[in-house]
Amino acid sequence: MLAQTAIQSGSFRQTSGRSLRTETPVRPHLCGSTIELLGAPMSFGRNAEIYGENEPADYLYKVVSGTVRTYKILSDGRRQIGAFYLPGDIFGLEVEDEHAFSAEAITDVRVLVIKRSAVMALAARDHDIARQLWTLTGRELHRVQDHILLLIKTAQERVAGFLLEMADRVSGGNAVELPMSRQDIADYLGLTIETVSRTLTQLENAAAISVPSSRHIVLRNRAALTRMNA
Amino acid sequence: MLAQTAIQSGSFRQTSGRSLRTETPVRPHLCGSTIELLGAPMSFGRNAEIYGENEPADYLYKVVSGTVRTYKILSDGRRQIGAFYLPGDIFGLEVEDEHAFSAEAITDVRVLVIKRSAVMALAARDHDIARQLWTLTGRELHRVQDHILLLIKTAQERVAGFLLEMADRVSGGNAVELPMSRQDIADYLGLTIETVSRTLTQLENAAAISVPSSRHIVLRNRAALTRMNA
DNA sequence: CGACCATTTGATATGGATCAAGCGATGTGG
DNA sequence: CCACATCGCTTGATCCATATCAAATGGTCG
Repeated sequence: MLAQTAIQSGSFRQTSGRSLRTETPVRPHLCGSTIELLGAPMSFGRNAEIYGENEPADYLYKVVSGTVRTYKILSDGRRQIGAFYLPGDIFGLEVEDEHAFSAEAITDVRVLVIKRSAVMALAARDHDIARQLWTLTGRELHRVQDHILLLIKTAQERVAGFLLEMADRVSGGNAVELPMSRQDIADYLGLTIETVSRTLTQLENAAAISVPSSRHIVLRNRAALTRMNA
Repeated sequence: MLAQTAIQSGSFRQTSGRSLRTETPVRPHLCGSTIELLGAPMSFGRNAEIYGENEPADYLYKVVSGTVRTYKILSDGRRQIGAFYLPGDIFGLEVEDEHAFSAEAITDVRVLVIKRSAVMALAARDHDIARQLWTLTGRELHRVQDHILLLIKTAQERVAGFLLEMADRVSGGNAVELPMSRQDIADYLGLTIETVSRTLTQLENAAAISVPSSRHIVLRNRAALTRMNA
């Protein structure tokens, strides 16, 4: 049998009070700018569910602050995390009418909630919007394809790859502030917490990283990490 | 270290003579009908490369007969098969400008080759076409997401899941004619040939399937297979 | 301070990989 | 038509990476 995931039974308080204060305009990514205008700001507390698997996908979301995880639970309790979404990322966009994964706030999270029907209406008239939707789905596809490649690698390769990915995305140079727990990382990488922890220790001993505190990791030797990323 | 994939060194003759004979009209799936009109029939011999990873994605393809695999090779030679494409399936459709995977004919294959620029031009004027492209990408995304779930399961679950999937797709009732080798299956499931072979034997001993010949498998107990699919 | 998590570390078990034969099929040349 | 290579697959023996089980450590909050 494989990893039995302990679903954290944290506080599931949902501070869903739709705050009315104006959001600071987020840099107009390739995605967005127009789409964002449709968004209503909303907040979720740590571990709050944003939507569940198989629920109607009436909304999509853009992360303003905080981190979101999407995941599926297998019948026997194993959890697979599909992705982590950081500020600027869009999630919950579906082509079909239901969400394929569940989504939860990892930290306190602020998002823009965007009505799908509104976007679709826009897309029906504006080709550029339609193109953006397709591009977003395509980008997601690429991400998932890369994730598959991760899952056939050794533990060391997975962890090294994960750190490099996170370093690129949070762009704090070589210092990475991890918003997610070891359990989250493990469920993303298809490993156990123990293996993730041990692998980090190995990488530290190999002088590839340092771990001043468990959520704070410094890449000391990117070349080495890249090399073992295979 | 993980599985070292022996890339079969088969005959790579490429019977790419663009046959001019009219194709029998394929049932107008959700995808296609209009798109297909743009297609030029083309054939590839067993193991012929259809396109390579990172090549410009100037064409997409619809399988008329035979089976296609897409794959990536990791630096150390490990191969991951991304998907198998059967008659009726469309592959090689990219949102970006390059192919993310390589594609090869598993058997002798006939495809319709469709110029991407032509489809894009159509899509620019016809919303329905644009919608179809998006839908195709979305469907592919779902497929890859399911593939991820496969990869975190036990060998038995992976093989059972694979058999059920194939049975659904080739729709020969409970009799499945596998077009691909054990190595292909292994590289799709993230296992070794030996493990795939042993697992099939187990399933046979458990009376879940029978294997009259190595490429021909009969599902004897779908319920059992579904149950162990987790 | 003490309870509670999250994380690390240690000891052991095990599923699947690896290494190595054996076994049919299929095909080829004598 | 048969001996014999070749290829794809199966089976067996052993090994090892990662899971599992268990305990210690450390940070956080009341």
